Amino acid sequence: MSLIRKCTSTKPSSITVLNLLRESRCIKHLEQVHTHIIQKGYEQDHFIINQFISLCNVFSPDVSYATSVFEHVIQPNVYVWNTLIKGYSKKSSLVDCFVVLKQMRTSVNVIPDEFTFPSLVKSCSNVLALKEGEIIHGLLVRYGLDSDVFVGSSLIDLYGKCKEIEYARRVFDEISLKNEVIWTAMIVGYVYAGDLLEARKLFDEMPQRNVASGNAMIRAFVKFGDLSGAKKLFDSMPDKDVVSFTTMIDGYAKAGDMASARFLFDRSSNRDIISWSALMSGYAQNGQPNEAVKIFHEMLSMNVRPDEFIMVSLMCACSQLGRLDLANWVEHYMSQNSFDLNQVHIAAALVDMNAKCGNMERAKMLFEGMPKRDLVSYCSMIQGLSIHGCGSQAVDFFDRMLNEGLVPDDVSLKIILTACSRAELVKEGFRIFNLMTTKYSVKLSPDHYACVVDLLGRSGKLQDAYELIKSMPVEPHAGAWGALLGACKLHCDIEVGEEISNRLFELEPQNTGNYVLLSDIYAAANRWLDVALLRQKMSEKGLRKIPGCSSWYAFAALISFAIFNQSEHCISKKPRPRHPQPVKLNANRLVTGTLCGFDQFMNLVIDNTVEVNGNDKNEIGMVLIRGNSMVTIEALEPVA
DNA sequence: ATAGGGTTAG
Repeated sequence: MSLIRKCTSTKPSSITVLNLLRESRCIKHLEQVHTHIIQKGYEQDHFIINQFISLCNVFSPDVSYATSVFEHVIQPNVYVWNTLIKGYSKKSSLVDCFVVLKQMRTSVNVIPDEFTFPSLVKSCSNVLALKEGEIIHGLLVRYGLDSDVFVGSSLIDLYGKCKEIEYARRVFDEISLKNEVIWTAMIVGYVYAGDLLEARKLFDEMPQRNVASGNAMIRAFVKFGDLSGAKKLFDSMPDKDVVSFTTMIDGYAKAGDMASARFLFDRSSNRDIISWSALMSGYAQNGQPNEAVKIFHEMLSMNVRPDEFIMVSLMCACSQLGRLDLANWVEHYMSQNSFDLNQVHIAAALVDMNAKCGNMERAKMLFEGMPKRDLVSYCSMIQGLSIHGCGSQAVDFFDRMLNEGLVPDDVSLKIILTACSRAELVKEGFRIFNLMTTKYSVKLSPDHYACVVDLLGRSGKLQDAYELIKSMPVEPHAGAWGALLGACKLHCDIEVGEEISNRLFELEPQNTGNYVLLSDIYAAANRWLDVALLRQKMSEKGLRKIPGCSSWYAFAALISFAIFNQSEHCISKKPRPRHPQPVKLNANRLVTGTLCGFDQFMNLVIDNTVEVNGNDKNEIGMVLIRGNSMVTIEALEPVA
């Protein structure tokens, strides 16, 4: 820490101060050098002050320190001004930047030069401030600086990001001596404008390419879904850097091709945090949460420090796994490693993770503590409440969301309809459905209709559901019919059930689940002949009933729950009576409705009062894991 | 004499 003592063996001079500055690695060091500068009277030395402010821009979180030092300079030269402005561009608001620029322009003996503006234009482009950018462009023309390559590339970038491709092109054409950066910025501009052809044309016309231009073009191919074009270019590039690899990995991940993403990741010689992040988010977003967690551990074992992107991906994976133990560990890890839990993305992911892993109390607390609640966080809460059987609370949150002025989208509608249907809140479901179609004009998809069919079906309004499905303005998919068939099973309606089954057998002939549902309906009505006929039909088509194919941890949870309670019964071993009894309780709804406690629930299962079928086990398992953190699943091997 | 700037990745 004691920087001064280390370097003061030589005679104090400006060289010494510069050496001290060169050795500085943090604010603390700068403060020490600062006292030195004051003591030795270098406060008016432009060269030294410029270096000093430059380092403030690196180490200081805001512009306050740089500004206070700057204000002691009586006649700052253009270098010092430029460096100060760079700091403001990086760490302050656009308004403040303009204030400083104005001060610079009105001070005597200083004229802004080509170094003054690029960083300012960049901070405009960061926030898509087109108007402010145009003001600066005007100044650039007035000062005669608009044909400078540095100025030009920043302007092209700004106009490109703001989708003003014509302006960008005009700047591009005006620059007589174009370098690779100018070309690359223009290519990226066309990509923003959605014009892959023009981007490609420019790339082919470029007299000289470098890694960045190649990377930009890979990115363009990826963005327009041309993975093979991207790979071809990638393979042809003579110099590939981390960005090249990462862009390609990210491209594969976004296209859902995790095998190729992983292959490239393993082959890439130098990886950085973004390569890891691309891979992890790929696994998390393509429904492979276990792989994402594995990657995280691999990363830690290689001493790579995770950043907030990595943590968000990890939380996303955790949400899918519903593992409260992991969720708690992640939260603890983040607070131990001084992550800012109030950062929007982290806060949103935390709410989602806690909600989906069963800690609704924590989720609520985090949710209320958020500085701003957006659609996504509301959806996390609503979905969490829905999963845990708090349907009416979910509806309350939805209404609160609307009252806050947030405009619901198709995803939020799907979530709230599912919540209503689970909790049999038919009236509420329809109120929201109608509101969405009239007031908010949400675009309805077959999924939404499937939700409403499910809503009607579960509450016993089979005919209404049937009518709706027949009058849908969009083509109903198998999910909608399936929901209705499920409702037929629930309410033992043979007539409608048969009709729908036949439709489903045509729509998805390979789905044995539909046969099983119809078979269950016949069985419940003691129509064993029909059951037999159906079985025959299945085997004729070469279909076999696949017994409960839940994921292993659902089973593991059930078993470990039994072990935990020192119960000798293990429901997976307990035979259910072959002879059908009237359906008493539906396990899935019992659990999602949390009509009883877990102990009670297990007793009901063991007494066979509750029917547990293959699909239910999965959800029951999840709920058990969430409901009782003492049930650990890691101790168990996967159940085949 | 010196010093300050732009493009590509999650």
